[in-house]
Amino acid sequence: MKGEKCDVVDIWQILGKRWSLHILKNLSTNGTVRFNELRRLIPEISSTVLSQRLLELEQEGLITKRIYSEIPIRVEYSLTPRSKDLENILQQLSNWIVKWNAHEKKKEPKTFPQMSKS
Amino acid sequence: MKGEKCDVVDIWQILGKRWSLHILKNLSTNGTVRFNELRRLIPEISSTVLSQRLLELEQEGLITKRIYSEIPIRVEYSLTPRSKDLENILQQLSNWIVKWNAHEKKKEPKTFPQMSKS
DNA sequence: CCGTATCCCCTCCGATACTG
DNA sequence: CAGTATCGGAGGGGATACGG
Repeated sequence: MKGEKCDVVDIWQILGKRWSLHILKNLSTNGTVRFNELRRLIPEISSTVLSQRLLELEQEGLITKRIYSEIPIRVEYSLTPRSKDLENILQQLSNWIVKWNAHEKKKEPKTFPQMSKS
Repeated sequence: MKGEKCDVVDIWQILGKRWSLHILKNLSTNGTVRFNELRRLIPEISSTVLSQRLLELEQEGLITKRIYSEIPIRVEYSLTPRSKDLENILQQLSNWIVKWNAHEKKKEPKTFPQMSKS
């Protein structure tokens, strides 16, 4: 709870980018997934960005890329032990949000403009 | 672990922005902090951005803003119960990073350019 | 099938200057 | 002291088109 430099910030900025969480979530749910399969699971993402996110996540050691040199080529992505460990934390974050959303809703309606997305 | 709409994504995009975490961390450490005090604690942030982040965090119910109409005016920010609850999760995230950093370091040196910041 | 190359928009962020 | 107004640059993200 003190220094730890700022590695948290680094990973945070990657995970904070659009679609990162969606990707992890889908890999979590579906196990091993191919590139275009991911595109179908996340219809709004473009191949450009999907490719970027996958590269970043791979470089952070959060996903594994396996290439099968068949014809046509097949590429599969999956979570690493590291990111499976992360899943717990994300789950807690999710719980935290649900918990405090309920709170808020009761206390004050609050005028959030268009915070909802997707 | 399924739908929950995408509230996680919403808060994620806010927390993923630059300085958000620094601000929460400083409020966590120092309790109640004034605007310019925060600027001193986070020397690289501009007042423009600090102001933005504070507003976003307040709207998300993560910080409390208290205004004292003195002369000169005094404004104090502090964490809410909600964000104190969040602290735990952030701490776990921090632990997770440390844990797996150590792992990586042993297995493969890996050429991370300049991952350290701040 | 699995991406990269380009282009373009748009938001974020920082610097500076200015008000109550 | 605690911000807002404005502007400019940098980088993220999407659409399209193309290549291995």
